[in-house]
Amino acid sequence: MVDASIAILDEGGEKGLTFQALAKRLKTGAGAIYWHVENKSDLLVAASDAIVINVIAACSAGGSPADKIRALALDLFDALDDRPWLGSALAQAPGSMPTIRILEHLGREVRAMGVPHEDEWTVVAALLNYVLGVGGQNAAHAEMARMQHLEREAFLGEIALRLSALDPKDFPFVQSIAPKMPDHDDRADFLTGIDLFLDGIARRIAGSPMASDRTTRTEEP
Amino acid sequence: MVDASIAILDEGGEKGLTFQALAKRLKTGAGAIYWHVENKSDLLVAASDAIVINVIAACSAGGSPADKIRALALDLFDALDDRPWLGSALAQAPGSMPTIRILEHLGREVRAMGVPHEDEWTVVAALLNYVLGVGGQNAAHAEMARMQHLEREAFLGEIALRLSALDPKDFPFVQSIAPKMPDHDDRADFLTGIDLFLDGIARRIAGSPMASDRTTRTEEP
DNA sequence: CCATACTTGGAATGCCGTTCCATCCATGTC
DNA sequence: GACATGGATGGAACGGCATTCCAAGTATGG
Repeated sequence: MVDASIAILDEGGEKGLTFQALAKRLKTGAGAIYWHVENKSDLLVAASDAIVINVIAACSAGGSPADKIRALALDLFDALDDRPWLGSALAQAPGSMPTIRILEHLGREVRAMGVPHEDEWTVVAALLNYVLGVGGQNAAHAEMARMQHLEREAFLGEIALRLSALDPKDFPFVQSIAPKMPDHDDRADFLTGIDLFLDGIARRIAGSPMASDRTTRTEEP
Repeated sequence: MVDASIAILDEGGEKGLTFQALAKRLKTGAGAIYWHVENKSDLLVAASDAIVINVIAACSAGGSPADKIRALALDLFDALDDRPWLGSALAQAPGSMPTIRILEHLGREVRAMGVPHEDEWTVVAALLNYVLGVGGQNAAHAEMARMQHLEREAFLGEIALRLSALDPKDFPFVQSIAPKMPDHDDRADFLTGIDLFLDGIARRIAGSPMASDRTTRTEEP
């Protein structure tokens, strides 16, 4: 059943998975599915988990902790890129098993990097948020491109066009980078983001401890 | 009309905004709304844009570029924390005006930091992804808490409980940080993530250029 | 052979985004 | 001051969806 869901999601995107479609593929009724899953959300989580388990299991092993983080992040990126629905599923079900699995594996390596115990959570949470954020954005891009029946390149071209049309008075930066948009490499950009994080972490470990003396406003707005 | 949408979203969350609810509040018919907006997505974008414009306008000014990035990020965090629907709206409409505005203002400061032109896009994209990722996660948490009629603290407590129940064999890291979950500070964690980024950027500017000689697989999977 | 518990299939329900169209109203024209 | 015109309105109707409900089927153990 999870396999069937994944197949439907791969073929029709996240909008393609309906209980009726799944019922038809399984040659059963929509109601029967509710005997095995509680929710549609449950279904998504189960499908996501199946994928995430595979990604983590297949994750190439060796190297330093930082290398392992990079490897896991890239494998995740590739999975999210292959299956845009995964990104939105993970983004919408925080605290579910797939997310926990990722958290665990990132956490182990962060710990192995020698981050002080009191900072582990913050560092791992930041990494996880970044990974999920990119995944979500990727998913949204893919979904939007699908709705307009555009390939990735044409879609980025359209965005670049829209950006160029903005008033240079108000949007100097955006306009200046618009031309670079159509042929940038999402995967490389993603990796650079990870590297920035890892560098930041390394700097903290080498230098002063992480608890920033920077004033952090704590009033509840 | 945008104001009415925002009011409904604030009261009832993202699920609360329906065309019928909006029509009732505006004492009109559902169809009339379609004269002014193309889509429900359009409506969300318009509402998001109104908020984002205010956040950016009210953003406290002074300080170094890095300080300005921190200030904008924190103001955004507070806005996203106040209005969980904003996070999911921004996450689902990439390339729309609110996102572009954020991109622009982050970009200006990144440029002011002295990041080489060829690396600007990557750095800004990473920052944006992080901010949106956190926003999306926050939104998902809030939505999930709302559905279970739980306050934030009780909700985190439940999650901590679930994490503690995991097999320590398989999830040593997650289990070890579970007790810290209920009383961590999302806002401080978010800021630390931003700081990690900024440190990573500073390190690159000070040291070697950003284009990493690290091998980046580029095959399309 | 039957009783019980598990499982199934599909009809019915209620909600939602979206479309459609008859109607209204303000504005500019003669 | 009547009138045509086009922007705006309100609400009914449609199609699709998740979810619920229940009558019917099926296997299992006595």
